[in-house]
Amino acid sequence: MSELFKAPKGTYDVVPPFSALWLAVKDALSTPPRNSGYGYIETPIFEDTALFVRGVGESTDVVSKEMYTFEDKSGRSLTLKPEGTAGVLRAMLENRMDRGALPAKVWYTGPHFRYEQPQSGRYRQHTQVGVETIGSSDPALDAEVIWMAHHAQRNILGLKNVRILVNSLGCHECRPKYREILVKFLSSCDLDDATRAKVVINPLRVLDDKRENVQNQLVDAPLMPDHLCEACSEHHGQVLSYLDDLGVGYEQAPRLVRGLDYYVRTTFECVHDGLGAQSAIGGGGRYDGLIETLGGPAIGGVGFGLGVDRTCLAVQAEGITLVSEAAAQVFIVPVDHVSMRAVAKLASTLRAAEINTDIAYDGRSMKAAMKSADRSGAKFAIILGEDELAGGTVMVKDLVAGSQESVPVDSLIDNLKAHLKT
RNA sequence: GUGGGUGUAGCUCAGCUGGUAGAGCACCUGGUUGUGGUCCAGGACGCCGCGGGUUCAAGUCCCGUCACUCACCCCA
Repeated sequence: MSELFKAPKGTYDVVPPFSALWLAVKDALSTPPRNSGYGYIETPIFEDTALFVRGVGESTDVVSKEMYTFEDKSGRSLTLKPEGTAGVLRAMLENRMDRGALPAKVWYTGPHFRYEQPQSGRYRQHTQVGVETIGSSDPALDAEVIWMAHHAQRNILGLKNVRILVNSLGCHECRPKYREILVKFLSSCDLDDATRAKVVINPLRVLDDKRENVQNQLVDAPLMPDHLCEACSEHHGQVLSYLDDLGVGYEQAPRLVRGLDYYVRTTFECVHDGLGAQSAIGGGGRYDGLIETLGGPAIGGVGFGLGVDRTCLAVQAEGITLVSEAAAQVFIVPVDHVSMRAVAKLASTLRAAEINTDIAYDGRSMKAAMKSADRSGAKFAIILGEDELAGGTVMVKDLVAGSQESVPVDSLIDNLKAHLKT
């Protein structure tokens, strides 16, 4: 016997019963966009490497050290998508969605890939539900995006320990000026080499360093919200008041910075307090300017990415059980091997009638088959043997009550549907 | 990429100071005629992560390696 294969490092399989939670979470996270005028979009799992280099930004860790890049047989450089926005915007532009009714709003779900050191809640392949919108700089849209995340997590999934952190990163006008002030401040701090390098590449990111000795030095650091230009300040204020109107509880987080370079103005992150270090279960923001960078018109956009994997962990951490359908509603038990053929046929009939039906296989004893029926979670067992075949009936047993009755095959579907409704 | 922890049956774990493996749960089969959930009795399942070393002898000690895990970093 040869050795078993394992899933590649940092990846895992979504298998029952966990997969039921997985599907429920994906469904919950995509419900608000589906109810808010967002169309579904699906883009390739890989793109030209240059798209991410230009879109996400060369200075980001994501691009500089975490991409799965490879050459195909013709020598093209391709990359497994490390994040969702660049690919979706590329598709929206390529399909001329920027020329139609604006804003154009889409939602998507799928896997993303980053070469990282695996950790709880951090994988090399992870799945997101995301939205992207292009063609509006209305602060109401920023708020709508944040509300959707909030509503899915808080109200649909019932998560309690989620906080929404909001910040404004300024624009191409005011951020460079602030950046200079910040660099000046940081250069007076005592930092290690890696952090010094970060000061040069992206000083803003030093602000959300978690280490205590770093944070202690940053107590008096200048913060972006205090240096916003008038337009940004106005925009930010409006976003916050929309959020108030929508009943979205949020915390202002002046040190919140995200690792993707394209964010401008509104930035937010949804953090869950029961997950350890990898606590961000979602995040997003505005990316005015990115569309131009990708060759499109000078229009703005906002979006989010919500982590399916981490949201599942959050749901589990809070001990929430999402209602999920039992694997089977009805389980058919053959009394002997002769009746197995009738069982298989009856199962197909019930399944075609949208009744979730399972059966016992391998000619096992009736006792074993009943045990399987019990474990399947089905409400009813149908017993089918010689007597029933002769009489054109089946025995329907209520597995909860323990009672059973003989039902004519002709009225079986109606009978089951009536009982399953309650 | 940098540090710490762990690695024994499908799962959760026990195995003291070295003497060639155990429990609970789960699984399968029975407890005579066509009936589950409880109970009882049996059964199957382990190259003790992998490789090397020390030793008469290693799951148990040492080294390496891989995987998992936690934290930094990064982010979903």
